[in-house]
Amino acid sequence: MGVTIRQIAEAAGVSRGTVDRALNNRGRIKPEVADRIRQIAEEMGYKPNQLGRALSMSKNNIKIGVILQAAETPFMQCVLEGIERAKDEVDSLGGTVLLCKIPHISGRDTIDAMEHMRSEGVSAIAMVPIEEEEIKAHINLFVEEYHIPIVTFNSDMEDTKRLCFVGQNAFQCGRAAAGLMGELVGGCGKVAVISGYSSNPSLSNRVLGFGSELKAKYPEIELVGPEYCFEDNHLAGQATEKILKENPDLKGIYMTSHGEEGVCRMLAKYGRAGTVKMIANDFMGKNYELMREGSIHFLIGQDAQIQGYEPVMILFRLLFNGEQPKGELQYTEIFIRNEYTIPENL
Amino acid sequence: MGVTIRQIAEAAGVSRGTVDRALNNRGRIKPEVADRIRQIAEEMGYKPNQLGRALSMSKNNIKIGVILQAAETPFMQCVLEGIERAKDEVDSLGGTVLLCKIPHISGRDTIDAMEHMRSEGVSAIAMVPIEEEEIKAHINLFVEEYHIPIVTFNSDMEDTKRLCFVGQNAFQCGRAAAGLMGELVGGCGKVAVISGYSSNPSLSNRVLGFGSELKAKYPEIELVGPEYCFEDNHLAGQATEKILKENPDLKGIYMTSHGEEGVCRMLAKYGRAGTVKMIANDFMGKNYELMREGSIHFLIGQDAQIQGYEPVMILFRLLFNGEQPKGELQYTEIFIRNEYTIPENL
DNA sequence: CTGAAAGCGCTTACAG
DNA sequence: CTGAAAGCGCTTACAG
Repeated sequence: MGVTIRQIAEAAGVSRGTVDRALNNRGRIKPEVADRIRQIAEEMGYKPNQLGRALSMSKNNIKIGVILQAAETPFMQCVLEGIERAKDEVDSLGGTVLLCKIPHISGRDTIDAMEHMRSEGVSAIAMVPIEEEEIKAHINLFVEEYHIPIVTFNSDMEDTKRLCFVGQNAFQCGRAAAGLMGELVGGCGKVAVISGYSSNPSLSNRVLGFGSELKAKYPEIELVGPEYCFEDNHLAGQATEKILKENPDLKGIYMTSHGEEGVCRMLAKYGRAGTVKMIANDFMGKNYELMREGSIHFLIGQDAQIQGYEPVMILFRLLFNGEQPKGELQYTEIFIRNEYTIPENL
Repeated sequence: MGVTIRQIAEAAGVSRGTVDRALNNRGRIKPEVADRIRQIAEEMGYKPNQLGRALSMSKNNIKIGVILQAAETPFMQCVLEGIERAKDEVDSLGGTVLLCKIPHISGRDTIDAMEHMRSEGVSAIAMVPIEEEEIKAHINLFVEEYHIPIVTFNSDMEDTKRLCFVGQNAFQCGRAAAGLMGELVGGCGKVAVISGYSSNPSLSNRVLGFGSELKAKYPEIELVGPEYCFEDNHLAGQATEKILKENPDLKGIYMTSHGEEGVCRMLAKYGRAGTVKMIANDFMGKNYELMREGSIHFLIGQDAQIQGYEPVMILFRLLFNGEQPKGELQYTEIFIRNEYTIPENL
């Protein structure tokens, strides 16, 4: 079972409170005594029991706020599952998670949510930021003035005082797609990129990573596009048709974003589904289905749940144990899946 | 914070002990009272606090045994890390993990370890089994006579009373490799398989999965081999040389097992490294290095840590909460990595 | 069948 | 600077 604080107290001939003060550097203790106790604890191989600690501290009630943007999208639903998992864990450890889902993307609502959470007395916030100066200023205000640490997830906000970021390295994601595409098409020919919004930094970084790596590693591949489809199947189909007409010898398409169905339908219409090699992002919607039927060759994605789970737990560990996050940029793993590695529960 | 057992007791006008008996079906309680309490708990939205529960139960000291085979191999070292992580978690929840590392593969030692664990009073065992009748009988003996549940990991032992298995679906792993290889070589030409031991069921299943899927999906690919290299670099090199001489037009090699370095060295010697497409297994040894330099195109593998972590936690959850495992076969996810998706901490 | 009490390992006011 | 005591939410003998 392990050494307890009581055993150390007995061995040192002091009270348990004194051992606690020594081991947790709470001050109000004679330094020599503290040293002696620490040494005894060390010798006895003391490891604090997290259970006792947590139960005792559950009086304090660590409260963590979470702000989610575009909460209705399928991707965010997966992120939400991760948040719920973290919430359960935090609950069972005596804390509380306060969740605020913003249905679309709104700077105004985001700031309102932050203020609401502050008035509710949260000790930390995990949030999806928005590229606006006002949000940026508000994050810094919270961190510096109110001492409420903030973790960003999904999108980062680099030049702020946020504690860390959890999400995908979009540029690297694009490079991984390039590595796959290069091999799929045998290192030469025409390859197109279809993206969602030119204004979205994550998507742009995927496009950039894809293009730059293709150029570096497969110089004989000719890049077509990017075309933008605004994550709409119909527009994605139109873009595909345009590309096919202008490039009848097209060998591959990389989609950074949604609209896959529209693309696949159009490829099928032209009798090119399966022969035009296709790589898409994220494990949701009909993507697995399209991969099973052979229209999509590879899917690249991340564990969306982790993106919800980790930010909350990073903050909880910080508040509960004083444990600092491992690094400022916590990139989620980039998964590559083909039709044989589709998880079974889907 | 949530409703406590004390609040329910007050609301119901009974003692906390009575509430406990009602909510946990411990008997020795008038059924009507129990029903009423359960209803009140339901209405108040009671969710038991795991912390209080765990701390209180830590008197009982749940003890879980783990038996590891071939503990010195790199793969098992990773599995071991997962076991250590589970051990820490179990420790901090008031339990104990008793670990026994068997350096090589020995049925005798395995049975000794099982008996040792029983004499130490473990309540459950996670183990790597060995294909021997005596082991099989012993597993059934433990489960049925001693009521010590057993989870197998790494290798399964299907026709026993073991609770469940955690590990890779080797056949599917081979199929995933076939899907990759088929695309890498453009769907035609000669592809070789080099395996480790013909006697190892996991490796054989990879070979089978690879071969059958290639045949089904890429009928124009001609399969060469399998050759066996006994996980030895020198022998793997020799096998490669033989294959290259007999098949100068070889387009790809799938390695089910170790010896990658030997293969890559031989390919380099013949000036074929990078052009002969290579797929290997497991994220260890020099594999990432070989992938970075372009000799290996894809690596297929699993989260070895999960293979150590999950079996222990499955048993802990069973003993602590009565939580049953989700299924009898818990296949670990099959990861595909290329040079762009190598985790950063390596 | 039910209650009162002690205990799990830790933290935290409160006295001194 | 130090100790004695109460408390976190739950379980578990022990009485009755």
